[in-house]
Amino acid sequence: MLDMSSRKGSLTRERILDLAEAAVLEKGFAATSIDELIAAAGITKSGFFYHFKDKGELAVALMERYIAHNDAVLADIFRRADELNEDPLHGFLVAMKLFAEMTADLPSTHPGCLVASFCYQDRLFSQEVRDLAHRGVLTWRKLFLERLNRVAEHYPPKIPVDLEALADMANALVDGGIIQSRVMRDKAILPQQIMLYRDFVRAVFLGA
Amino acid sequence: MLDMSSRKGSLTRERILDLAEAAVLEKGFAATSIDELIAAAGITKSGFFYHFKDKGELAVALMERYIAHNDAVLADIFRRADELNEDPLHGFLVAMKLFAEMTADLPSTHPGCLVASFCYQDRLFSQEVRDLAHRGVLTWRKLFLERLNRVAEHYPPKIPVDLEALADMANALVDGGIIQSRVMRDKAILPQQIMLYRDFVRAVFLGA
DNA sequence: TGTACATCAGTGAACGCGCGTTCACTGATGTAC
DNA sequence: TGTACATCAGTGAACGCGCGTTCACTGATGTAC
Repeated sequence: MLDMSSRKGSLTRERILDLAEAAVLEKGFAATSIDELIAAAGITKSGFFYHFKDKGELAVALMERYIAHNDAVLADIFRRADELNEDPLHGFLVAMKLFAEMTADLPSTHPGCLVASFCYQDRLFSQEVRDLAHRGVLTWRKLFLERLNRVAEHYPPKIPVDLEALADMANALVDGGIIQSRVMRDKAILPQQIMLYRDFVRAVFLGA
Repeated sequence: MLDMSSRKGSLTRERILDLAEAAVLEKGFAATSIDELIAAAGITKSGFFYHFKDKGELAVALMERYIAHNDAVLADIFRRADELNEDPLHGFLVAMKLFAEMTADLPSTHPGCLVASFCYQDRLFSQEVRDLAHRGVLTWRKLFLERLNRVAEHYPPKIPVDLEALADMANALVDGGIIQSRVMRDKAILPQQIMLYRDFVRAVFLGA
């Protein structure tokens, strides 16, 4: 259990982060003003600077929280898939199905990926933030690669592919699918792309 | 031949757009100031406002130019592939190879996709800009879908997939691949992902 | 249990800088007659 | 060929607003003895 009484877990602080994340995904970090956040949160500017020493620290907190949340969601999906399945390939395919369903169940289009958003505003952020994003993507790669390696042990690939690239493909398709969904205003695109990824992984290990 | 003496094709104007595009892809639109652009372009602020009535018009011009350039690049790749090939499937596969090689030959990581950048700063832009991005993505979808439909006529798919989704996958993987390349500081990721897309399309129509 | 002090979670007012925008103006080139 | 006018591609100075940041302060709660 997390210590919710610590400064990092303060309710007001979490509220600011919620509002900031939503605003950043819609307008970008530079265009998200502290004024608008405190107006929405119902505190004063000094209240904001009590929680974050400057705007840069808000960026760090946003990225930290986003990465942690993302990792937890992914771990949960794989855990649930593993409960339903012994076989590594079918476990992987079930996980992708669960993932696609999860994104399809969102009320509107996916709110967006903070890593993608920040990567297009790179120069605004400290090295710390860039390293967090880097580690976040690396975690995804490792998690998928580990699974794919286990699959490959049981199912020798029918299509010769670099498994690390195949691992990266998941993340790339999610980020790309979110962008397509947003630009086309069609929330179905993201889950569709995840299911296509699933089709490809199946073909790699089981053949067409 | 374009009329280079018209206002739209003015050299100074093009120079501003070049500088703005590079800056926007690094820091986002809101954080790209007119001051910095005119300093780099060597003109005064009034000179900028001679070419663009306000900052919003700069956004429109950037997106128009980017979409047109992108369409031209894609058309050129398919044209070159068609010259080398009669068969629609092999023409498509050659085109993807050319595309991957093109991104691999860039001196550093891909500078970025303006559509992706703008989609994460959506609220900053007019409906006109959003519509341009929408039409840009639609053009890619139609271009790929047309090609895939022609392939499917000769090669009945071995893996049952929605061809429109398969068309969208190309764009999604490019956008996602660019993000991965940037965040991981590894320019090899983007061409790798394009080649994986190529592998998938081949498997869909030829089997594993 | 009472008192002293420390920490938490903020308030309120002020500051200066950079931003996008406006306006009156200008020298060089192009066009009409 | 000369003159009048229009357009092109800007200049220079000013303006006001919003932004992130700072600083001195405060009431409520927690802790030590």
